[in-house]
Amino acid sequence: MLSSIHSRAVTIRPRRYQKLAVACEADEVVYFVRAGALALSAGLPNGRRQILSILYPGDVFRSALTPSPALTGLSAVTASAEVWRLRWPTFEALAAGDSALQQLFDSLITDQAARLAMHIAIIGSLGADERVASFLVEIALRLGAPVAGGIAFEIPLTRTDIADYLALNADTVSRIMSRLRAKGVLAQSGRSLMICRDMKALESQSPFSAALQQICARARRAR
Amino acid sequence: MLSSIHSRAVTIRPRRYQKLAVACEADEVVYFVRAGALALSAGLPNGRRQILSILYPGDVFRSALTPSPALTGLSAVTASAEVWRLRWPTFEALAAGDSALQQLFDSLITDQAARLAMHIAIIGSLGADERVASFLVEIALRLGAPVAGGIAFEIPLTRTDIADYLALNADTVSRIMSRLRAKGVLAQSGRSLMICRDMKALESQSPFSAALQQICARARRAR
DNA sequence: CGTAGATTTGAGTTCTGTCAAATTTTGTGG
DNA sequence: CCACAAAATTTGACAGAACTCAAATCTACG
Repeated sequence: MLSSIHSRAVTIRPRRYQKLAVACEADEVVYFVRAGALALSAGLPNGRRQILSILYPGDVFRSALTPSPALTGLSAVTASAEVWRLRWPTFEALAAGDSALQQLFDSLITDQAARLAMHIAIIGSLGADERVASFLVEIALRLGAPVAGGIAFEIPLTRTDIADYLALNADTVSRIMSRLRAKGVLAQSGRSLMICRDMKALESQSPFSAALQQICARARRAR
Repeated sequence: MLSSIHSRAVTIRPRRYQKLAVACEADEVVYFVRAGALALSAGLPNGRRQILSILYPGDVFRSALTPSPALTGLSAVTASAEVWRLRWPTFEALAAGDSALQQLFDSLITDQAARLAMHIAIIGSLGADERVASFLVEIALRLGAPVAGGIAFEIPLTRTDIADYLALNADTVSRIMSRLRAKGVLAQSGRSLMICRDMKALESQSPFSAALQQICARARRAR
């Protein structure tokens, strides 16, 4: 199924912060994330930025589901990434003849809407420590791999990006992660490689860890 | 087109805070809001609540596009409301034979995703005054009617609901609205009826007023 | 007309943002 | 492989915005 998409798609390898077009000659477009991570972000006149959602490998992006391009932009947040791009009509034609693809796409889009809703709940109702914990739980679920002393994962965002995602400030994010390190919950090697030594403790700090697990499990089932 | 929906739908008139089922015997459901307003909200273990989105007359709600029912709930926020409910399979069959309906539904769902994204941007990147201003601009656009001294609209939410929507605190919302009243931007009669005497001033306080207008215009065109 | 509930307002506190400086990482060129 | 420069992160001190709590006031509704 993926190979049929690949054969009709344009493969793009954007570098960090490179923008991806959300339209192609008036046609809506669809992106399939293969490696790295993308962020859909809203820019403000005053220079502030809010990341609306982060797309990991396996996720899709459909440009119709965002506010005007004047407000929002899609870009890579990892040093490098790989995405496949199709025009919407091309994808639609492909999906029309492939009900499994259709179903996969629906379920991916649905999951994404659920994650958007989750994101609002996290930003709106949690304090800074809880937000960071929720973010780490999500990353661990999406990108984590069990290793000797816990679960290892690479955070594909800079502290500033994490802050923009969580509606916090980079300094605050750094402070909270230092605290987690001091408590022995997190171990860090280099800037982005983390090992969570105590997943239970991390989860207990996120009021939404159960919901995050549920969303993630549903997504895994679909793939 | 609406009458064909109406004839297949169950009409419900929920009272304030009455919950609406997001599933009907394992079937997904679709709601069409006809009067009043609904809120999709997430509840937290600690009793806090976050309203994810507000649905006004003309909006639709599809239960697949939310996280687990354990986390979120749909309920009326006005004293009374009217909604039409259909099971997803029923609606799907109806839409299959009516491309205009299909198109309308798509565009309503799309608008809603855009509004969710907008909501994240508002909550995440704006200060309290800007959030309230944005909310009032949105309400004025959706529900406002021009009258002698400005634009009149009825706020269909309590202060607490507004606070839960904007990720603020009811006291703070009240304080900000008092300030707007003192500045002569807003006039109030009773608890919920407002007249905005200076729309320009209000818009200038919301960095997203242009984007809100765009979303609203697009929605109006679709209807 | 009275009451229950919602809103308003003030005072004090807490959390997070801001700014600046020190430190660590990363990436590049020799 | 090492040194160096640029960039990201960390940390501390301080300021300010928004929250909490409590009391007063107002509305809606029976």
